[in-house]
Amino acid sequence: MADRKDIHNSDTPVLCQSCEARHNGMCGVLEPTELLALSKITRVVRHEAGAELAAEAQPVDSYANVMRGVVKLTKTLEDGRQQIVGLQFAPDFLGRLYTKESAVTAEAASDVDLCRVPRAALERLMSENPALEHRLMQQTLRELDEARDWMVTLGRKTASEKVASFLYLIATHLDPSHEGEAIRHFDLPLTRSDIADFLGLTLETVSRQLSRLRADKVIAITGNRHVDVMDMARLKSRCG
Amino acid sequence: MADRKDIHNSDTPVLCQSCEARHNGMCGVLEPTELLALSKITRVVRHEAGAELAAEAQPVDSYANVMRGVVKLTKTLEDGRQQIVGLQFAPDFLGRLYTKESAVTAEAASDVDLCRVPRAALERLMSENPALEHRLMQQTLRELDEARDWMVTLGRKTASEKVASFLYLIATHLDPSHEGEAIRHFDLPLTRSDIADFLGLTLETVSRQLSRLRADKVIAITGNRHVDVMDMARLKSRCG
DNA sequence: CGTCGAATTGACTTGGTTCAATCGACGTGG
DNA sequence: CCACGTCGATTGAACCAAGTCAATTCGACG
Repeated sequence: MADRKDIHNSDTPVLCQSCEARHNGMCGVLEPTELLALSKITRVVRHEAGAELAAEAQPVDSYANVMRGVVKLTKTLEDGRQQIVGLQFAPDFLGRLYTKESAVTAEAASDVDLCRVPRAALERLMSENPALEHRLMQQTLRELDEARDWMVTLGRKTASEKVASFLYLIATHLDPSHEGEAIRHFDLPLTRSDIADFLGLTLETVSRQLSRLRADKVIAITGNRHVDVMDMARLKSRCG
Repeated sequence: MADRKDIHNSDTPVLCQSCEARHNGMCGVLEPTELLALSKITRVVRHEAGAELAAEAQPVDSYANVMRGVVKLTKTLEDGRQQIVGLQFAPDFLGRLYTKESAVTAEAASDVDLCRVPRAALERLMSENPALEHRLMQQTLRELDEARDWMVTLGRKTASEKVASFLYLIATHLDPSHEGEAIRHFDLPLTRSDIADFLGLTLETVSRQLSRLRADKVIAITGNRHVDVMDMARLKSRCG
């Protein structure tokens, strides 16, 4: 992890000092006094992989920031067909502002640490502090951009382009610090079945395409989950 | 069009008095004095079907409100494959806030009237008036919800479910006033090829599925563009 | 070493694409 | 007023990418 200038101001709550969201997430816009007030009502919660954090059409009484791990947002048709409609990484904000009912199911894809904020408290803070709403607006717009990018993948790419696009997305999101390097490696935060739900494919097709990428020496796979991308440029060229 | 209470305040600019956006769009949150100031720098522009309003990766120097017609937002892969990633109806706001470059191409799907606002002017107004940003936040969140709904359609529905979902979407968006009625009729704002780009299908498949819906008496089609939905409930049941 | 869930691989089927022919509405010019 | 060209839509037939069903294999863990 790269060095980062931090004032380690005595006003900054201990819990927040090492937090991703403190720097790049929504808390970055808060004044020390606001941060202190906020930190008194937040709670860091650990969830293990598979835990359901919010259910479709169910009320949610808190928002959260992802501090560690990956959260998947899914939607399900009556007959059980499922689609992942978003992935949230640290330090993303989690929750649908201004609506009690979640339109999606949120589930921990890996072990996850969340920093939870009561719904009413955040909304009050937001109404007092336009900069906070502005920051969340920025994230919402980014999520909309990402959703639209993904619609192209879902609607117009072939299975092999979809799998390549997924690997490329994970490689660039999981560890942004190695930006520009040709070789990357990471552990997949999703099972084959989850990847299939993300890509609108079956798990068999995902598996076959991963095998093909491995046979073509674009990636190496060790122990099911660990992926080495041999050449990011070559991976990108397969994204369609 | 249903009756609507309006104060017809003399402070309300003439141009705005009959405008959709004045009531349900972003202008609804403005004070009469702000609206007056804004109306001095807006320009109503008419575009005919097919006109390109903004291009992918090209700078845009104004935002706009859709006053009449339908605008399609598209993304294109290098090899020409295209996907529609959003449709904007009156009184939607048009434009990507805070980023000069549009990430999508905006094109008039039908003849369109836009109310254009210079970029800098709107951003200044927004920074002075948090209620305005709040309102645009609401629309952005709604668009994100819609994009995620559509991801399920693109990723997990069959061709016939996709076409039914599209007709259902258009029927409910084009004329919200007939909400709850079993029979609806409207003119499709898109060609078969556009519909295919929206659904991630080919135009032939769209045509075949429309023919099937007609054969099954779910819809009637007259003159290529006009559609009568015989029973909204039956249409909905085919949406998967 | 055995068990269990996840992943891979193979054989077969199929929904949707591709390529191609035809239709129909509309506008233009002879 | 009708013949012709254009453009969008429809329909048919052949093909193929991805899905389905089923059998192993792999890897983690007790």
